[in-house]
Amino acid sequence: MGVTIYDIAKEASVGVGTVSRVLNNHPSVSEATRKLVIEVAQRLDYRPNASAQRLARRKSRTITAIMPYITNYFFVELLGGIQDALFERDYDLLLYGVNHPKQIEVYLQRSLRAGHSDGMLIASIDLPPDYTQRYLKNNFPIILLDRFNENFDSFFVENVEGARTATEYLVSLGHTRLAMITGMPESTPSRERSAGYHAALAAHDHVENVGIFHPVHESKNDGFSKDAGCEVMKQLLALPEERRPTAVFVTSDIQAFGAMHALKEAGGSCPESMSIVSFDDIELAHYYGLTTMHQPIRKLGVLATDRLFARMDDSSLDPLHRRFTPELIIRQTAGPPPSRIGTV
Amino acid sequence: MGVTIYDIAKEASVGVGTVSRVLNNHPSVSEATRKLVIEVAQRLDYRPNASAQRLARRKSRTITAIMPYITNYFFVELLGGIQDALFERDYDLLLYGVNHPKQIEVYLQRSLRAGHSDGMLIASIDLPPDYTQRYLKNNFPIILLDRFNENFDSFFVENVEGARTATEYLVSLGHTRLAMITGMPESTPSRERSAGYHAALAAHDHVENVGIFHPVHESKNDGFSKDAGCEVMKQLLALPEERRPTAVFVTSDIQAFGAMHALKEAGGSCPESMSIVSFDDIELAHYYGLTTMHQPIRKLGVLATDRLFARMDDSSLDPLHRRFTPELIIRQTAGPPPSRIGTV
DNA sequence: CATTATTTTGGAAGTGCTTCCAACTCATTT
DNA sequence: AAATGAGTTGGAAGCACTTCCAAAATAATG
Repeated sequence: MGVTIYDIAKEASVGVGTVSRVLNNHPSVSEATRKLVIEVAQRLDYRPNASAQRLARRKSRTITAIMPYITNYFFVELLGGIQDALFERDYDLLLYGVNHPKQIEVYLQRSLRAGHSDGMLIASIDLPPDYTQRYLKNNFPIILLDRFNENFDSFFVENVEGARTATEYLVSLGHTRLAMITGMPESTPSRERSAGYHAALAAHDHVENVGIFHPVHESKNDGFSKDAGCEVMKQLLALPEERRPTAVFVTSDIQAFGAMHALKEAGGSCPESMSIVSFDDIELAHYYGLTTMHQPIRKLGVLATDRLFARMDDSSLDPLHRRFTPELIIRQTAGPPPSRIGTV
Repeated sequence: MGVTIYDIAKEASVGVGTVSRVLNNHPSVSEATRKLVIEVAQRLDYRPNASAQRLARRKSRTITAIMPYITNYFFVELLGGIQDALFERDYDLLLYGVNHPKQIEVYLQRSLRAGHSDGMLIASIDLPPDYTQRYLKNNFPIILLDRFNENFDSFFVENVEGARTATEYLVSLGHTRLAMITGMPESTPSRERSAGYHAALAAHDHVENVGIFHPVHESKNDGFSKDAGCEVMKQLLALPEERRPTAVFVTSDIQAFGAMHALKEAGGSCPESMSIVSFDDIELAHYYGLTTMHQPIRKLGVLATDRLFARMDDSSLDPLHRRFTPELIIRQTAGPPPSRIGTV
């Protein structure tokens, strides 16, 4: 088929070992033979066979990333960070983008083939327990992003802390009747962020918690969608005015957009009739003037990839758990509560 | 190191050929031995070595996609389409995301290694001529997306036609003084879309072309950015009112956002003081109520990938050039021209 | 039961590289 | 001139699979 190192060896009248050494910049080759071999390789338009190299080297120079298509922004930002870190190291990226939850299992299965890739980044996915065991047993280098697992290196944003900050901010603006909008309550972001919400409220007796509201209908993407946010806001707006919260903490930007839409449709406005703070700081948030918690996603991608390489070098490293604190970005969707008759 | 088929063969007291046949579902194995081998393989926790399979099969079951991070939307949508098409075929995706133009050369070089992948999708990149030659010579299966090249299968959106449609629409609304905003004039989208703009104007003598405006400052992403759009709109707004166009066709949505921003800052509004139609229909366009040309990106990804498989099956296929016609999505940024005194 | 056809099987020969080891070359030292 | 050592070199032995071919086992036929 193609040109092999044997063809080069024959043509240049040297051994295959020498050819291989030249091609891999091994020092112990004389300058004369090096030149010769390179010349012949170019003349024959030699292209190394990647599969054979991988097999012989027992390395693939490839890493796998598996991540769901959450929001475009999150996905691209993370991928960009990973790719930056890979490019300089001359590694390739095998991407498993998850469109549907059932794909996860298939992808994890595939990743288990030996020689497939040298390491793996798993983002925004709760690792099934049986795979936890298998990866541990094989001592396969994996890094978790946006999730915590005590057995593996985990790079994640402090959801609890961030949610607390967001809620505290609303309280600091003077709101005394709050609610929260989440996605499906079992999902990891919903759980962790509502914990932060509760923690913040626990510190302020005078603030009333109207409740944590979530979509009742089955909804794609664990309820993190514009439609779901819209639906839940309607639940809130259906409350009698005196019970209705003056501010809500929304679990994700995308839901916040839906919530704002519902609010506007009902004749309300933001922040005049209701303040909103959400979480993620996706690209759109800027355009919408959404006050939200910013996550350093790209940085997370870069650092996690750096760590993966460290682990591939030395698999005996203890699991590292690195938390990133999200940052409150103040824009226009949160303000003081509407002044009511009888208040101040 | 790991468990190999030799280990299985020994343990099950069969030959390696038999083990291989079982693992590959080859029909000529008795039911009894099949069961036995499968049982042993599971017991030993056998995991096939992908590199060895690739080498022996001379196939990698992997395809490469190389594409720039244009807009998040375009990137993710295309990738999603490709991945859908790959998943069902059990193929893996090697992703080369281009953050910087200099990476293109490196990636193309890497892709040339034999056994690296079985085929390649190249999106939104003008293939350098020397690589055209090399790919042709190797008869390596490649498909171009969002670009035309007569030597290769090309799947692209009809830029000229789309731009003409957009311009025609502005004319049909009654505008008689138009301008166009492009990115860097040498870029492919700028060139093709301005050709469509010209074509439309050529058919309407009564419509005046104020000109084609582009960013003067060096700008990232070939001038397809919010800032560039903003800058160019300012050029237009600096024109005396009687020379200023009442409508502009903008080459991309992202620039249109910038243009709208500039317009608003100058005290104008859209479409009252100026109508805007752009091109792409990215996610944001919907939120902004932007009238724009929609491109079926996901579909383009799926069909191009399907074609790639057809070509990997039969490399003698003639180049196929498939054009997709973008569709005008009418929203709120284009309306009739402001009625002026003395008009009508 | 012998003969033929069919199914199943073992294992050698690839696949194209890396790497190790022994051998060889040639300059330097004694 | 012999001995030592550093620098080069060739090629066998992996790496872990697939696939082909001939042989063996089994089934079908007269």
